[in-house]
Amino acid sequence: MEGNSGGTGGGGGNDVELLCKTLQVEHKLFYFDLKENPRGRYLKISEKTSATRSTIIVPFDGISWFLDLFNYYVNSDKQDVFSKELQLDSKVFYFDVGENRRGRFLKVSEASVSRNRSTIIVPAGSARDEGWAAFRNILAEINEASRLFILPNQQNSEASERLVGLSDDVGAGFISGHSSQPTASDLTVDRTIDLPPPDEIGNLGVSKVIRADQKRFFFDLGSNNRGHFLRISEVAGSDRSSIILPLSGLKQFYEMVGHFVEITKDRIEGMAGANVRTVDPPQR
DNA sequence: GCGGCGG
Repeated sequence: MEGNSGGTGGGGGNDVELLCKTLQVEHKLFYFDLKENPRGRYLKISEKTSATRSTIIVPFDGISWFLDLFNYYVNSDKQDVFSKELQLDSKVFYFDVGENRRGRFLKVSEASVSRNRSTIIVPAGSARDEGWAAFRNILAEINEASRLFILPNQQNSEASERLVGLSDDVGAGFISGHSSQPTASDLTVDRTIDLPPPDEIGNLGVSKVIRADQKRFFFDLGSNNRGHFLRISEVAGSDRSSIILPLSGLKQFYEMVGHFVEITKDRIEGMAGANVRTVDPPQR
């Protein structure tokens, strides 16, 4: 969404969008785009006002840290919030609370060696920091939804079993803020927020199963550093073998299957629905 | 229909 400047190198214009969300806080629009390219995944967060746009790029593993930090700013009393720094890969993100006659705000700025520093400013909102809370909720949704995508080193799992607790054990750490008061342990406490129902989940069609004769075939939507794919696994007993179908080839695959359905129609219709049926994906 | 930031 929100059309990328178009094709110029390094702008991420060709990156695959996994998930997009928008949030309006007061008169600002925030765009959250979970994206992927051959180097990995990242969350692009853009702040757009009528005249300006600025963007920060959060590495995938940093999303849960952002979630923790926003929880910290939402849940702390205003007199005891401190600035925070978050180091991720080669970037440092600075979190600072400010206040002016428009109200309180959280300034999140990204400093990296290569690019200029870029900053987004999130209004706290009028009451109960609801601007920050809404921002936090979006981060939580993205953090949840991103579990639906299979990661590269999850070779032989049924997606819905293993996709829990992925991004909690990131290798990043906090640097204590300017005032160096609270540390990471403060921030990992408040996990018990009431989240809005993650609406995407379950609608993405990941992890479907069909049964044919004695065999089961699992269809799992996945993703690795090469891009998106559909994994079709044949499971019989404890054996599994899979084919990995890049999404770019899915239409051809579909048409090819359709071709064979067409030329074998007589025989298929002869046993229509008898022992080929779709079933619901395994729970949890 | 706001406005912060940093240069």
